Amino acid sequence: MSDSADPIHAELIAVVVAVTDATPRVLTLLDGSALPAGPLESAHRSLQAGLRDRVERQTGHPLGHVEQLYTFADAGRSRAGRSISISYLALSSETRARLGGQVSWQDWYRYFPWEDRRTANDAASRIEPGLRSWVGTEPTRRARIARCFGLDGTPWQEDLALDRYELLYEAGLVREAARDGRPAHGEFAPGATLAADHRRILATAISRLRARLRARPAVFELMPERFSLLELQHCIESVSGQKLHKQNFRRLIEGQNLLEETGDFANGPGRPAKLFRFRSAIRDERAMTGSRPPLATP
Amino acid sequence: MSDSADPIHAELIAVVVAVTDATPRVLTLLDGSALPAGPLESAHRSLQAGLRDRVERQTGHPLGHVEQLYTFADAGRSRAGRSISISYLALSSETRARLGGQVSWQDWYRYFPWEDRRTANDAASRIEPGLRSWVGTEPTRRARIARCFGLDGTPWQEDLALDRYELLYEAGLVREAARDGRPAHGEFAPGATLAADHRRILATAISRLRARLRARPAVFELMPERFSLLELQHCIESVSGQKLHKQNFRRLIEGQNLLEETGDFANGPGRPAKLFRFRSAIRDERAMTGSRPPLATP
DNA sequence: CATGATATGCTCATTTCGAGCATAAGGATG
DNA sequence: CATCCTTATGCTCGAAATGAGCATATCATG
Repeated sequence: MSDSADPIHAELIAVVVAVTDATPRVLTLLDGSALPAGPLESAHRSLQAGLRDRVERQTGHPLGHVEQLYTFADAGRSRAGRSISISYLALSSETRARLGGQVSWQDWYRYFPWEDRRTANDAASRIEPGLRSWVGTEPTRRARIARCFGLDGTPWQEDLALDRYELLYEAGLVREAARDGRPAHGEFAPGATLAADHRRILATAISRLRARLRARPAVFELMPERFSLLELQHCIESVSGQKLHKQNFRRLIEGQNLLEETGDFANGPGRPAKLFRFRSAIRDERAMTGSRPPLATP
Repeated sequence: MSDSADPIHAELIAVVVAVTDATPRVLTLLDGSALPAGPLESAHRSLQAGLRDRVERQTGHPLGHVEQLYTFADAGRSRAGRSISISYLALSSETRARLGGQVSWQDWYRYFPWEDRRTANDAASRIEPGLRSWVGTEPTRRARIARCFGLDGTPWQEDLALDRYELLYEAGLVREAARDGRPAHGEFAPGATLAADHRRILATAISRLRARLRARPAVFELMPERFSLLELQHCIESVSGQKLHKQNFRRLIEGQNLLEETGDFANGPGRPAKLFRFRSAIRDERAMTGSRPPLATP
């Protein structure tokens, strides 16, 4: 409509995810303390193109499927005017290239220990005292905690990862909150931090991915070309942070008609497993979504 | 990370939705041909604050709940460098203020006639020939159409509004496609257009809202303080574009424990209906989400 | 007071979901 | 080769959720 906007800077931030050894990993810089990020340059054809270029130059890792997460502005942090950050989620099937110096893949549960509920885990119990102290007598806080952490009969919902992080932030139970000047309420929650608000962005990515998995376990971007059902199950379990019932998972997959047999089998200990691939129609389907055609340039 | 980004402009675009008379309406400018939009200015504390300010000045309508939709860049349309558009969805309970000159509320189905399936409607059948012509012999196109429009046994999914619009765009069946230089494949689909890509943004808003409704019919932002179950049902039907079974809807609502009785009744023709309100815990819950706390400004 | 309209309660068949039992088929080991 | 361990795969069964419809309650109105 109008063209009189004040000039600003735009920054692109990427959450690049891959699953290996039943562990979801995220691509990081500086030995696991920041996400790949960089400014949008005028040479870039589109936001996505800019992101791809940036990440590849910074990490040497080429991106596959990319989708947008969230855009936020910091309120004039630098004297040069405000800057806008646009965050993206990229799914990638494995480490395809040699990584540079301080570039590395990090288990994402390193930053969110309480999100991994595949095995018994004391992260949740270590958070509880702090939460209790923050609740005080506020009933609305109590209800919110119950929803986020699955207490008082509420079931645990894996896709509330972002809500949980934001609650911990508000409660002053993560280091970022203290850094931003919020009062603390006890011992910090376990888990490593990331630069700026990158940990929040990672939480957004986890939530998004988990919500998508809940609807449809079509994460072929994270899987190799051919795989057994158990491998697919382990991948999904690792992302959603929860164990699944093997037979029911199988039934679910069959019902969705996502896969087709390759005819080959995987050998290992035990009976050989049929190898599957995603049906091509499913791959095409997603290829459309997520990458919106840019506006024409008249 | 870096501060060396090229300067750009940022534009904020709002989809403001309200439901009155069982019709979802969207706030427009220029007699229904554009969405409220305006540049982000340095005076604005945050993106949301900027949006609120903009929309209120442009339309006189104050915004309630606001959430982000999508961010996109046009590839250097204006000589002054590129600009980024950040779109938002705002839910509002009714027209609370006098609107300015060409500002008006428009039935959103005016722009998407094929999305309203509450009553028999020839919009879908008028689109079909064009789609058929575009399909040609491509099997992947056929599958995509089936998914989007619920053909070949696939059920209609109301929250695919954006996918349907994008498909029509690619098929050259909406005027925006022709404007952008894409080849046509027959008669245009019925429905009014909007400026630039505002119609795509509106489709994004519809999809988002419908997806949310599917999970949880908690749209108190769209409802008056007190309402009957049938009124709530009509609101949800109008947004999702589909009729619901009255008794089952009632059962669903009870199961969710979203509402509480006010003790009052609505009189009209027929047996008086209990009036409900949303439980305050539910309102609080959403108040948290959607508006992320801004980064601290050190 | 009959009628039309809406509200609300209840039933019933179908489907989906969660959990577990049972069998199949490989390798390793004696 | 027989046994055992391991993983794959098929099937069952009850609980819960869903879709569709019948029946009754309670108002306004002619």
